[in-house]
Amino acid sequence: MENSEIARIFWQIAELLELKGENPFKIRAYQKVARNLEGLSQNLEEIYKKGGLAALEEVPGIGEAIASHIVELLKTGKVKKYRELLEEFPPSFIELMEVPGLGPKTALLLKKKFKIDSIKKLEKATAQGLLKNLPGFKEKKIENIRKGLELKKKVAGRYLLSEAGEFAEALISQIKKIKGVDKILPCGSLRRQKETIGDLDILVTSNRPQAVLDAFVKLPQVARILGEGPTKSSVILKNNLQADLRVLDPENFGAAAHYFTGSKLHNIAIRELAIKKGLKISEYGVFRGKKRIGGKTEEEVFKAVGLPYIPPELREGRGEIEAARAGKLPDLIELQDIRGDLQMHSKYSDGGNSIEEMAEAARKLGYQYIAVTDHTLSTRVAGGQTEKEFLKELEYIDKLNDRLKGFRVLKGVEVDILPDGTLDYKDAILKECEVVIAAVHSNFKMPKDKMTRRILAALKNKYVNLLSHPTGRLIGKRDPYEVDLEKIMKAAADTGTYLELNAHPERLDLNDAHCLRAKELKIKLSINTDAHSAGNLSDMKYGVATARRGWLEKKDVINTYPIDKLLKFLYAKR
DNA sequence: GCCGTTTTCGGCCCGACTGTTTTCAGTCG
Repeated sequence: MENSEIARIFWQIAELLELKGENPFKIRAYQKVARNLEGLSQNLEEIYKKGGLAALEEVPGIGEAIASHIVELLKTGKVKKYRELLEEFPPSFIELMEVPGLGPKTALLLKKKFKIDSIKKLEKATAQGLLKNLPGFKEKKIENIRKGLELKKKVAGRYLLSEAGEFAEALISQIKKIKGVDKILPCGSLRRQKETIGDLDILVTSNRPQAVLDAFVKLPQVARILGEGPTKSSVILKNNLQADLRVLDPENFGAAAHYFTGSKLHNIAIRELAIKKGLKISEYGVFRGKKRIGGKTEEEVFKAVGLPYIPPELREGRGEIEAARAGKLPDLIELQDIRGDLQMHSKYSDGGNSIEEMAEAARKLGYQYIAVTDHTLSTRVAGGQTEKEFLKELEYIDKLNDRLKGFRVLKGVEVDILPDGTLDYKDAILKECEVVIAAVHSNFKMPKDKMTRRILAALKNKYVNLLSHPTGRLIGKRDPYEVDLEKIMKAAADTGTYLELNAHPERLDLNDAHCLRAKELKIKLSINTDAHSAGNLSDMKYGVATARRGWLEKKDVINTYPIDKLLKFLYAKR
């Protein structure tokens, strides 16, 4: 069972407990563990298999009660406590709380007075004007519920990091033009570079906050104003993305940036540390009693609680605070560390540019090498070549390299792993390549053990030095295929095969938690764009962002190595 | 329900905005 499935159950338990009016700290305990699980690098089921109950209780946020729920779930597929809660409140009722602005108190009231236990019934009741009979319900409140219902239908979940980044850039360029704007910084999950973004959180410092906020809500991109105050406004943009603008005094920049960047889990942990030191941290600074003792920079905030600066990508409450305290923060990889790109396609298969054009574009990015890795026969829809056609491509690359000075095009291939685990090209062909990337491109819906065996077989081939997009997911479009990734990773470690972090913004595969696990298992990765045109080579930044979220350092990523060292690593398996 | 560089019991981050209220509850991040 995946951690995310277990996390979802705990999220739901938390919501149900909220409806019951349970102790808020108990509710938070469930929320906290759910969040923790989403970022956990190891699979809980594995942890339990290996170390039993005791090992489960080692996981942060898991105590006696939650551990027993997990064991029950793993053994029987059910959790009694969860089922009992669900009997009281059906799933359709929980959905009510997904309506923006509608929380547990309101939901409960609606159920009590009008037996409303689904969004459909709520829509009907609003249309019939029933709600005005409720105590504390006047025109505006009813109007807000109506708008919330509309909004829920419209807002289609989360945007890809790449999309949200572009929206943010456009919005920021507008905000910059507003008079009185001092500093401006996109915060929230965008600054933490999460793979998907739910809303834009933008921080501005200014001495004239009201003027800035007034101008902000009048920007042409704004479709609707959700809330307006003297320090903060929330709007829905025309692209249906929510944007929150917070405007604070310039001297609060650091504290505000820290607060607004999150994550929530990280912020809570930092603020708890502050309390232990007799301090208080908020977006307005660091305080000892009423005296403000810092907050102009983020460094000051961390320093106040005795920590070095923690990069935003690490602020997920995944042990970064403990690591910081122990002086063991990773020295995160940076985009400039990348020296080449080991997966891309040319006109020889389904790419849009010639090999020479790809090389030229890569050189402009400051790279020293690329590997061209066109498709093999089975992916005929993607221009996959026969072995004979492929050998001609290799000949061409040799000739091209004679011409290129100070740059190297590596001979590569993205070879299909067929359903039975064999590869699409013979070893005699693979042997001619410097980079052999194995990948699954078909029969995604195999049973887990079969898919695992299929990939394991490919890893055993001594010419395969890289496994591409190991889970096959497309964010928001296709779930990862069923595979025992832990086994795959261990086999990668044993056989000396490297794993890919595919930098395509829709893939980001391996993901951040997988990267962390790979690092624990001492497996090296390669961050590749899988570019199908020269322009796609710039997707590398999304791969590096994910690697940073996965705590990876320069030395963990083979395409940061100079060419000689890289080749040694690539040939180590043969 | 979790957790411990004060604690195995008594804590648990901090503040903004809205709507309906005359001081606050609900929701959100």
